[in-house]
Amino acid sequence: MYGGGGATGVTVERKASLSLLLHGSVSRSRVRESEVPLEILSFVPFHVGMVYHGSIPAPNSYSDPIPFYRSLLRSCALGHSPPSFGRQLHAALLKSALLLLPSLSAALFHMYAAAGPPSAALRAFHHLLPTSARSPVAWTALISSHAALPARAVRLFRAMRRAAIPPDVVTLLAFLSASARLGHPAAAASAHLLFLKLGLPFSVPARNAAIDAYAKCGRMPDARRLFDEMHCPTVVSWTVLLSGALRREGLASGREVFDRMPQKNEVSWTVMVACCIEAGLPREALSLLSQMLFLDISVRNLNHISLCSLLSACSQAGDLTVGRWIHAHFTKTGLFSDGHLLMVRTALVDMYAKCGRIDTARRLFEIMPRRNLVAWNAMLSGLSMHGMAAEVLKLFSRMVAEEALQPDDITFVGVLSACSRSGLVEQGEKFFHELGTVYGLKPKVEHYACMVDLLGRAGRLEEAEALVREMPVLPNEVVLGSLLASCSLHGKLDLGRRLMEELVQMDPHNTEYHVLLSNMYASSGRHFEADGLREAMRRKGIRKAPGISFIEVNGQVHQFSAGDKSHPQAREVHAMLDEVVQRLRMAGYVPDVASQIPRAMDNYLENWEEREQALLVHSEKLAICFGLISTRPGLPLRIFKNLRICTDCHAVIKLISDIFGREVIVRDRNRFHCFRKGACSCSDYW
DNA sequence: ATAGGGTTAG
Repeated sequence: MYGGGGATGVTVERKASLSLLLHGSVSRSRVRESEVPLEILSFVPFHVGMVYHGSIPAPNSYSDPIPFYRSLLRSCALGHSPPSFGRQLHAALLKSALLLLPSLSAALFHMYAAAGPPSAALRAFHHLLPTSARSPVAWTALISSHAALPARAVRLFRAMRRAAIPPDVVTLLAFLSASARLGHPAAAASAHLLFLKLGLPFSVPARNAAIDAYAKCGRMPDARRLFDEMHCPTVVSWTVLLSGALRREGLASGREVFDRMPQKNEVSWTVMVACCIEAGLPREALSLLSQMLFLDISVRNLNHISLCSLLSACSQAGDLTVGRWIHAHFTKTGLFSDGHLLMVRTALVDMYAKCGRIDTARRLFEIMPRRNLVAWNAMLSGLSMHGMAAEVLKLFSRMVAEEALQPDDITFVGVLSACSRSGLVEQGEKFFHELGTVYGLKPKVEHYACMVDLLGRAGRLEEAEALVREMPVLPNEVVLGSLLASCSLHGKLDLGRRLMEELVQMDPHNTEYHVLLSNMYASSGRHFEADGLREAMRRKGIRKAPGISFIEVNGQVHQFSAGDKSHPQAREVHAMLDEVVQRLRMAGYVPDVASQIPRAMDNYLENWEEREQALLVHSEKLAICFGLISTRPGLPLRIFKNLRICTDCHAVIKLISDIFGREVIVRDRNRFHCFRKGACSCSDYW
């Protein structure tokens, strides 16, 4: 905890030094920085949590220690050395009393401002710099270090004004950037006006920052006006405008700016990529990648942010081939700082997990020299998606007990969803309880969603519903939708109908709720009601989203939709499907028609055989048949489906995995299913 | 100096 004694010198914590030896990092404090008010942070003694490691290079008798330490601190500030090394330098400087030199204490402060967390920059500002040394440059560095906490950055700027320290152009840029992140229209305008008030030149970077601030605050007309006044807008001006147009006016408008840009750099391309990811269009993002490489940008120009965005697109699209290609490129370029390496490695862990290579993800995670909370969360969520609840629980306790890391709400989403997916009801309830009592977090709607899912799936629907009604936050669509899915699983028609009414009000055009309830009616033999729902869907003009399955063979992604005959090898695929169905029937398989296709769905599906046929040509079955004819026997098949896998396909793939001796890994909308020897990793619980 | 950012429940 903060604020332990006021002793001087270096405290050596055994646990922390062990962690440092193992992973090169010092255990973090249990107090979340965002919860500590500014006033308190400034009184925290500086040496707390610091470790003297003994591996600091010492200046020899020929070198002057001042430039020696200054250059080391600079290398930390630039991110060439890990933050732990910076803290060790601090300890060494304390020990040798060199910190009494103003030039070194200033250099140390700038190291923390550039490379440390904002709280460290703030503490360094208060403890290392006497009031006389708090120059405009120091204040600016402090404000800039709070980029991730814009509200505090703005408060610090006001404090600087109160202290009568004159801001310069760079200070105003930092203030503009904080106002932009804050998103307050008035803040953007006042930052803009300060240039005039203080008589500072409104240079091109300043104008770019102002355009950005207006765009981020939703004042696109002001942003466009500032842009149009420019004689020769730079790539940054264009990119700022592009990002604003995308965010505020959508992909329709952003594309236009993008096409009008006279030149583009890797940042402009990445803005487009990031927008596609946000819009859930990962394939468009990857197509942008190939255009970018074809047109003007070399892969060598891609930095950590571009790589992370592209890897995220691979995760979303399930594209292992491109993901691996990016990985290969990343290993060949050695120009990343320690913190940037950590980010890309985390994105790689996420990519491998979401592309079905959970073992690779795990190996990568284990050899990471340093891991932050995001890395742990990525690994936990990945394992959870694969239904590996036992691993999730082991990893969680390792994270909390050995690493002394404070989990956050995303960690708990991972842990609780793992319990829910594996039916670990008591464990889940325990974690949900500890979330508040042990870890001091407030349960959010996401956590309630996990708990409702956990109870509902386990058939404890009354408790699940009670939880929904008594939760302090308003239940959202996810919560109610999950409860509806549980009703469908356990045939609770009455509750299902009530939930459906609420859900349709929240989202009148959603198809899944209609389909879920209609299928519930159908499987309980109430075809009249099922048909009525389908009719209602038709009336509202909403259709079930078509199921699409992707399979990767030899680095090529092949796509199938239900009944698809457009694939070049469609004939062979359908011939294989006939053979598969024949062999499955011999093993006792009966298509589960009743639950799947309500009678009135399509009038032409009049007889049973046709309805059966519609079920047998589901996209995932076609993709698997293609996999069977185009890969060597015994090799695993990896399928990616945009919707949830249906009951019949699930049963079929189990049989295929046994009869054809193939491992089949399916990523559906919710999770992974790994089929082996007639069983699925989800234990039929999904 | 200004632009782009990895982890999130059905």
